[in-house]
Amino acid sequence: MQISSRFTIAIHILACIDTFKNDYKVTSDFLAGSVNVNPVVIRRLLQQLKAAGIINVTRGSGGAEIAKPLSEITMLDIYKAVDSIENGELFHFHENPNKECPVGRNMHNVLDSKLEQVQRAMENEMGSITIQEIVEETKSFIQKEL
Amino acid sequence: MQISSRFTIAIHILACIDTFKNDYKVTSDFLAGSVNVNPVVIRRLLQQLKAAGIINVTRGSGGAEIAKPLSEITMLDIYKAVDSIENGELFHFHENPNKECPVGRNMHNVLDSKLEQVQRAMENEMGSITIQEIVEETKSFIQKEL
DNA sequence: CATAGATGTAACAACAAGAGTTACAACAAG
DNA sequence: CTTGTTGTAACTCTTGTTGTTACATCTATG
Repeated sequence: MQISSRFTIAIHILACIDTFKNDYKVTSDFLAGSVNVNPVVIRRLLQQLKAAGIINVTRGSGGAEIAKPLSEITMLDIYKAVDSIENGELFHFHENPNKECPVGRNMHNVLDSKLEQVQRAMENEMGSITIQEIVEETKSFIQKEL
Repeated sequence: MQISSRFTIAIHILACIDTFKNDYKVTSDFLAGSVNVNPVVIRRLLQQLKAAGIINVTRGSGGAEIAKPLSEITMLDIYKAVDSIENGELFHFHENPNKECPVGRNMHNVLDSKLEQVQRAMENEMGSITIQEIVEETKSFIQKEL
């Protein structure tokens, strides 16, 4: 199955917060408008991003802001913040291979390290892409429209 | 969400077919015994692996065999064969960002290439791991047990 | 200090994919 | 023709995602 859209929505959210920070109060309703989903979906994500120390959300008066330099936030940080996959394991292992079978009882031993290696390759790549890049590219695309 | 267990089961299946090819007729029931799932789950996977040219399955009399050298089968081949993710896209993009919003209407432009880059990193890593390695390592683990 | 406009969160419904199971037709080989 | 398989349809069960309503809580401000 695919990685939850929470991940791409979260990136979208951050791009919006930064882009509109000077011109609008960036509320969950505002963000919901840009992403085109229910505000509650946004609020849930804001909570996860906040818990990860990526943003601050002001209760009561409203609005979200980014908590640290964009260059210090990577796609990996967001990916982890929003629980894109269950308990950090990208691959779903079939639970109970037969312990009576020599192959069955050794599958985990053999595969765990390989799967981890693959997952790490993906996460490393994510770690190399910052939100700053994404925001800058977004701005350049917006420029081109004019 | 996680990548379907079809993937790890398929690897398990190949390891079994190779390991037991001289001593047993490797039927879907036999495999189901080692993996510990319903034989139909196995047969469905065998069909997908067969369609990808990785194995041959003999109808009627029964049994599966691997169709090409183990060193020419990578984790990536299996991953693709069993449709581990929907239509080849690892990331689920939220469908309808607001076209009225400059950020919303450019999100795809910006993210598509980044997400592809991440996915490719993962797939490249998968492509570098062969079933031969996996089978050899399995055998070495079985040796160690004695 | 009451209120307007937010957030925080619970609860639940709708939906989709994964995975398990039963059942049975098609087939191959003795 | 019988036996043991494969191939596949049809269904259920379960789980995670996503959408939605509802409401308590909070904060700035008039």
